[in-house]
Amino acid sequence: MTKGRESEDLADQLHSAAIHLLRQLRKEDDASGLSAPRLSALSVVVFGGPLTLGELARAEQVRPPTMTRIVTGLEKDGLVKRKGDARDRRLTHVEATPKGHKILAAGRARRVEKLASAVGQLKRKELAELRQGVQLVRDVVASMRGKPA
Amino acid sequence: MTKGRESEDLADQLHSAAIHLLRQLRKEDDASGLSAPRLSALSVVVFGGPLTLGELARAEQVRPPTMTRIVTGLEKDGLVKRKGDARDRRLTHVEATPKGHKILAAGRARRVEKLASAVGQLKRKELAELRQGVQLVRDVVASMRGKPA
DNA sequence: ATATATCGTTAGCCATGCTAACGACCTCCC
DNA sequence: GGGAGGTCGTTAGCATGGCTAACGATATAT
Repeated sequence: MTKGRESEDLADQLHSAAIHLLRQLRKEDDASGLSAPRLSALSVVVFGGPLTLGELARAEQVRPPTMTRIVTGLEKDGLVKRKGDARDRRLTHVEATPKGHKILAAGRARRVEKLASAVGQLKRKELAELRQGVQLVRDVVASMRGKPA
Repeated sequence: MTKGRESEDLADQLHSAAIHLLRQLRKEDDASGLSAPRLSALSVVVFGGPLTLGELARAEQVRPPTMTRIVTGLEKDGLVKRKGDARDRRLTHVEATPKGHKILAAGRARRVEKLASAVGQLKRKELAELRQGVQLVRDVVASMRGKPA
């Protein structure tokens, strides 16, 4: 098999595997009671610290009006809080509440637990091989980023 | 490092790698002019052959009314066709048109081209390791499917 | 023949994505 | 000081996609 042909084949399988993996894991996220966009935004706020609404929109690759609504929803659920900026009063900072931290931690626990329990069934040798594979995927993704289509 | 701890760690990295991989690839799909749900449904129809609307809904993990609308959209674009069933007239079969096949093939080409070119930069040895890793991911996903949360 | 089950559609709800337009605010420059 | 123009977040309005409930047509079982 030529290297090019092999790469195509592998690319296809990698793509498919990623889709199916995330499809399974998304089911866990449903248990949080939060939609995917809200969960993702909350995650950024929790791990990235307080951000302005615009920064959050860029991080989530979404337009400001969309983020306004997502944040409004999260705020209504008591998971984040808006805070004004004293120096530049156009800005709105978004920070997670304790409840937001808790919800996110629980969701991550569910997700990782399910995946980790499946991963944990592998033999030690396979675990090492998988780790190597994941590292390669990360390299591949990094090499794709920022490139023209 | 204990095996359990290692599994959790690896699960987290695998999850993250999958998310970032798909985020990059989705940009290619935008070029098809089709939304993600339509593209995905079309893919199932093209590769899975003619299906009834209900089968398609189940394959896409979506309710029938949702699939009705997706198929209606695809049909309006001339990518699929509805066909009645002579024996059971409640059924609606959905099949891809030649145009549907073409569009999908072009999209897959764009996506695979980008991913394959990144994958193709790996050394032969790494390619084999990645292939092994992908297989392990498939096993892991398979072992998760159908399990309680 | 009648009751029951299945299939796809319609109607109507909510969330999420967008662009356009706006008010409030900051900054720069005269 | 006072505009002119830029930036930030919001509002308004549109399209798509997810759902449940309800329905008509058809098939199947009793």
